[in-house]
Amino acid sequence: MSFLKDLNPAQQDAIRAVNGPVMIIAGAGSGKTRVLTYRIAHLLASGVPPSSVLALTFTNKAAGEMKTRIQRLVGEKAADLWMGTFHSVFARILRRESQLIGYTNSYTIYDTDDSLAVVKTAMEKLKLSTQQFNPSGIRSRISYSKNQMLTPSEAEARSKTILEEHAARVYAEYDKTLHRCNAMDFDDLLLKPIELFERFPKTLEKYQHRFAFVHVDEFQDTNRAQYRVMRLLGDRNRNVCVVGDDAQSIYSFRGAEIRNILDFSKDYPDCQTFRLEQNYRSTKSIIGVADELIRQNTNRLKKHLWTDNPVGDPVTVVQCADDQDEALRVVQVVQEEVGRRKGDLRDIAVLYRTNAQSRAIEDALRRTGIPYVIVGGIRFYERKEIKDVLGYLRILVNPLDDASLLRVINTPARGIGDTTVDRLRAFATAQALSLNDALARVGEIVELNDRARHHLRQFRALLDKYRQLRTTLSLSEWPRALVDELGFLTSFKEERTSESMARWENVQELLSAITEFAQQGNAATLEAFLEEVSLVADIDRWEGTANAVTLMTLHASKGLEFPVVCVTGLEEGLLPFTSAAFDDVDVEEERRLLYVGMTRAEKRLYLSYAQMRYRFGEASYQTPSRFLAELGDTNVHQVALRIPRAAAHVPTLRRPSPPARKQSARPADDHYASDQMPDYESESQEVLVLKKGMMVRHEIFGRGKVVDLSGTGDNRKAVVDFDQAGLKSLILKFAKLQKG
DNA sequence: ATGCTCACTCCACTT
DNA sequence: GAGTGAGCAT
Repeated sequence: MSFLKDLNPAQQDAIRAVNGPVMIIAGAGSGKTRVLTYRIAHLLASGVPPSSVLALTFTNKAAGEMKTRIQRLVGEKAADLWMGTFHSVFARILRRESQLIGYTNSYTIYDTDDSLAVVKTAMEKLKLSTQQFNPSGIRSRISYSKNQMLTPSEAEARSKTILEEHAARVYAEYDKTLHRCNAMDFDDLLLKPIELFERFPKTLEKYQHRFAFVHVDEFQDTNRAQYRVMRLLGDRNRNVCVVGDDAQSIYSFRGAEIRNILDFSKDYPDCQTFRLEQNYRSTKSIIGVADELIRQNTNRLKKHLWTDNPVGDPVTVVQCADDQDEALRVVQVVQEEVGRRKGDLRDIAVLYRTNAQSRAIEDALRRTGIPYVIVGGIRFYERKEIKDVLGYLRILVNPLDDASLLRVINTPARGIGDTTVDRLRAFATAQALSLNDALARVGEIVELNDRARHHLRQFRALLDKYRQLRTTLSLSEWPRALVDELGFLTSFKEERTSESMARWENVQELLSAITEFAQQGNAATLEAFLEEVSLVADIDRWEGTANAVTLMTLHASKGLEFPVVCVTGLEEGLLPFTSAAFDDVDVEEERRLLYVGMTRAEKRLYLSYAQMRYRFGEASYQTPSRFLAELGDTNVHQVALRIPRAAAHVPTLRRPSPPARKQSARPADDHYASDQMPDYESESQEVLVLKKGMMVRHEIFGRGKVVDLSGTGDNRKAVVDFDQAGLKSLILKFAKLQKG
């Protein structure tokens, strides 16, 4: 076949093995996507109908790109391939089959926020204090149980602590509520297909027959439920092909288990295994240093990544005084790349462990006028104004969706307050009605006063009106009419703040997105639109075409590549992240995460760490990451601190008492530069009792008057009106104020 | 019923 | 340092 010539022998072998179970262990940059696309193209070229090929990818974007590439190889018929994330493919299947397991095909998909609201209601019902038990902690425990495919009673039986026991009880209540609301959470999109297939063998057979060839990309990041549903689908034809790299497994917090890789060869003993070890992406330096790092992991499959690419520039490790200094160094790298090396802004990615770290970098880029795009953070469809509009669309489509009804019942404010809502809910519960049905019987709720009853009737009339209008207006007209009637746009416009204008634009963008979606033809229903928006990740919306620097988390960078990569914040507590720092298993995952980030780089790789950074709005002194010591010396270039700025930056600060975690207990860490930290005075701390109106003296700002005091302990702050410097907010722990 | 201030908590990563 | 829930004034 003609396209085989583009591939190396190992890749060709992986493509030719069409029948039977196949596992491809593909190192970073080894042409994994290429193999998968060519393999599917090969299948189609040899006469397999596209509709019998299923490919489950990690992001919708990856699916879209792969489809485009296959189209280029074999033409239009590739459009009929089933490709997408586990979640979106199974949401689509459920859209057709959900009646069998007690949901209508208009079921709603609840995101994390929605499900948190359900958890809180369930806790209220069970009389569990949300003060005592953190609802989002309970929520993640429920999600964990679901990922382990445990029912509420199984979870309860296994619970070891009071907290787990309560979580299991909430789980039971939570599941009942979701079912009553005709709603599924993200985990259900994997669990319900399993239930469907196990309870209805005929349906399972139908899909097994249909999907003669099953592919799973990023297999190292699948969880047990995904593995189970993959096996259900694949067990008839056994043409299951999984592609993954254990060294890039970074989603265990979402239930992913590397165990799946091991189990695959156990469950399919006849499986053929292929290894792709030649890297085509990066320089020898980058591969060498990344390999040094990942070799520190004990829990890994044997694999040797190598490359024919040139050695290239050494990996640069940059020491920074603080997060702002680090941001400036990033700016400097960007300027060098664009100036001296004639690079493009779109060639550069800045990666970090937590979204909060983007702030300092964004500020520095904005100040220097460098365009950037940021992936992640608050997603478009999670913005309040968007969720409000979507809330209306959802309750209109799925009348059982109590959570959406509660979201919009008084948005915009229409005189239906908490008390009224509570009475409505109590009535609905007593009569075993959905809130939507309870609304039709407000006359029977005796506790309501006339005004509240009137407002509820008006709200119901509004819903009725739009349910009616839906039959006459088109998919793009109808939401527009609704948004107009609600007055969202005019109210945002009248506010005239930059924030409200942004909201106005967002709502407009949502309406445009619906219009665009509507043009896809008759499969474009509102249900399908709502499903799509529930399942798009921010990375799916990122195009990579704008001429701008890209900022994103290390997690979001998986599967991408850039000529120049800066990984920032290589500090203990940040990378590895705090909770992971003392658990070996977790540290190995953090190490893989850094490995993923490093192997995104094609030409140049910068790693930076700061000695001090603001966390929680407070200065925090950082120790360099243990990973820096694991990189070896070959092909690593250390750039030391720019002393003058650092020294000017911090002299009035006193080194705070060491944090409770025992970072210094690990002497190996100290070998980087903690002795280069500026010297802080360690004079004894005399407590000056401040009162409003008191005159004080500050080393730099001079004389001033205390105008406000807030906070306690280390957080104690004072607002001081200085004679020269004006108003300043000071953290007393650091500001050495004297009586003035 | 609503809108404000204030104190408190949280800060991973994501479908 | 930001988002949220509680408590209070309008």
